[in-house]
Amino acid sequence: MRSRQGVPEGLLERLEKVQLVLASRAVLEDGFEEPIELVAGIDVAFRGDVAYGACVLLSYPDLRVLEVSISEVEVRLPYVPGFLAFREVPAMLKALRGLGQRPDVVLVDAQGVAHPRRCGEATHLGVVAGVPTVGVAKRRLYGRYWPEPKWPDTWTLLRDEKGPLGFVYLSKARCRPIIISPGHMVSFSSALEIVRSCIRGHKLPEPTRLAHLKASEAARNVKSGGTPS
DNA sequence: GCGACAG
DNA sequence: ATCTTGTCGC
Repeated sequence: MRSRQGVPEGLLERLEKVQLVLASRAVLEDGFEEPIELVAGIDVAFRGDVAYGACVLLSYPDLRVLEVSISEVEVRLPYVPGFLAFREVPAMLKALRGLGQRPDVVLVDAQGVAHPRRCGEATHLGVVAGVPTVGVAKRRLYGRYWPEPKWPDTWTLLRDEKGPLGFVYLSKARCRPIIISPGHMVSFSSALEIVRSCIRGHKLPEPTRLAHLKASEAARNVKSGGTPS
């Protein structure tokens, strides 16, 4: 029996319960080392059924690349909206463990608490790894907001009937806004300020932007099938 | 039944 | 996410 994209019947219901437990353990107050000196960006790319995680460590606030850690893991579940973490977190944990130093905060290419059960991938990773995280997504998954931020470096609060979820932030002119939300051990205001201070002329903050490039590069340069030049 | 739907 | 070339603009 299959409920969605080859996911065994009943599994999603069990995973929802796991998310509720993780969400209950998430801390939405600043718990990171201050001043912040090390920031990391993390993302995952795919090639068939293999996930390539990339974690880039940078100095803060100057944002110099200090380390790059790449991981390779077999994918277990397909992508199902609302359950992305169960598909990507294994690769992220492995890449994070590959760093020689512990980042003070990690920017994740996904949602933090801006999730139906307040447990987006950034929150999930933060609680499981016990590390401060912030979610930085290119698109909205959950929540409503108004109005649409129109000027660069302006934002609108993202929320639902229960309360605040994050911010819809316009990081660059002529671009779609990005969705910023606390993951774990980071307050709403700090999540916004940390991401704002990591913007360097691009739509995405440097940590996440570089992690995306490194993950894609890793997935593309596989010895058995990488395109030679 | 018709959208919405992180990566 | 991934499949993919060129092209317009700063």
